[in-house]
Amino acid sequence: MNKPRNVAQQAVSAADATRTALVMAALSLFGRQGFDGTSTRQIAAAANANIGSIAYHFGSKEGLRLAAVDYIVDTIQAVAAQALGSTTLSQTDPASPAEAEAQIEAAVERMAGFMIARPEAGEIVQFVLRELSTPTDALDRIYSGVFEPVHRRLCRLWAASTGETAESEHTRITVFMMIGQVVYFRIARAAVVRRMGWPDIGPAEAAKVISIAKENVAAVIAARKAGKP
Amino acid sequence: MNKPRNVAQQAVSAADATRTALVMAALSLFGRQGFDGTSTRQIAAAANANIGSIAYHFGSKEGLRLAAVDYIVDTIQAVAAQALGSTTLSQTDPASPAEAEAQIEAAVERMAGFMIARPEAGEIVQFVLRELSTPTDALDRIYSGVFEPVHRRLCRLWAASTGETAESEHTRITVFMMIGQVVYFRIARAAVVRRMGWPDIGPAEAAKVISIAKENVAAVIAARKAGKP
DNA sequence: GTCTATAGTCGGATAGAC
DNA sequence: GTCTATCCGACTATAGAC
Repeated sequence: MNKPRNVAQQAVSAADATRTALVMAALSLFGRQGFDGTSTRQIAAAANANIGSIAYHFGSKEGLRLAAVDYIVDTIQAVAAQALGSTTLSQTDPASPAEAEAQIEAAVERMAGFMIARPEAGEIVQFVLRELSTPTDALDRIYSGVFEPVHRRLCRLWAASTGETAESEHTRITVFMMIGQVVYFRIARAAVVRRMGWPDIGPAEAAKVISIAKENVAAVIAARKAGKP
Repeated sequence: MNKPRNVAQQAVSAADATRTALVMAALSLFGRQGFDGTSTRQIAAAANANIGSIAYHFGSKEGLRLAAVDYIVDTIQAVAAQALGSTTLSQTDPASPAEAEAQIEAAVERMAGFMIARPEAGEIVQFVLRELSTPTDALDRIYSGVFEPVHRRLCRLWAASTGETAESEHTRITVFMMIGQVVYFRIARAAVVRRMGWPDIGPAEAAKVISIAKENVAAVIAARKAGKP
């Protein structure tokens, strides 16, 4: 009953177009209102499709949720691979500490740029947030497809940059914090814009945030280097 | 139709006991499943009350949500005031930069300790997260009652510690990042425990996180001082 | 104040026409 | 493949017994 799952590809037929439209609509609505808070009627209307098409293409509302997860994992993996400076999450270490630090800062810049400034990231982040707070099968795939490889890669870069051990608790916790300080601007966006007096967080505001995030990363790396001479 | 709103106080009658039980049950269930995902039947069952009592005490499910918001705002304000080392969000600046830095680190420690290790914080954070992603009236109150005063206070401490300007964009963004690096451990807890191999984030794990968070804060402050001699 | 019964609404899933 | 009609279950809110 299921069709090929790669919804990111071009729709090559009317059926695929409907499929894709349903997934995109579901992603947006689930992200904004949650799975329970979204009705299949709403999704069908947003996708300009009829209610029956959900059952036809995905079997059930749950099947549609899984299809949305596939799309998210694919998208984040593509962004993450680019943010980490390689198409695959390469395991080769950079040549020098300075180069490693530059790669970390570049990763922070690309990740933050995507997460903070891109509108489509909002839906994805909301979706992932919901999975983190009330995990389903989807979290397994997001974790092993995105969280784990990205974090592991950043830990290696951190180790190469500071001389610490890549898989030590200290390094792993620190890398989470480097991520957290950036992610917060997406999660708490509504509070940030009020406090900053910004109309929104667009490219200009994101650039300011990214610049300071890089300063902080550099400061922590410098301190760690000093502590481990 | 409404009764006194301070649900944190002792229940002095059977009616108040029911009221309080309903609010606590709602808080827990809304936090875990969201407002839409939680039925009044579920809440009544968890509170050992009957469905009609919700209508009686709060008028509607929406009224119960507002009562839960009141409770949350009260709780967070109490925690925040304590975390900042004063019962009111005092506006008096500390005597020396070193003292200011110590106060920031103490604030990070208390906020992280509450947010990461305390079980009841999970529900509250989830609730606030939902408000941030899809704001209702509650966000106004949470923002002006908690976010704004806490952030403003931390900015003043930051300024006293580094010599920067308290209300500069640079300071305000940096303070958000100091908060974000800690909050992330609550938000992404499900991913963190997997990656760290921890069974859960209890007091022992929280202590490790707090220790490193304080290191990072110190590192950034040191760098800012060096940049502004 | 507490509890029950019920009215009215909405959502997911299905069957079947086209 | 698309679309409609319909069933069944679950929900909120209300009225009224006690």
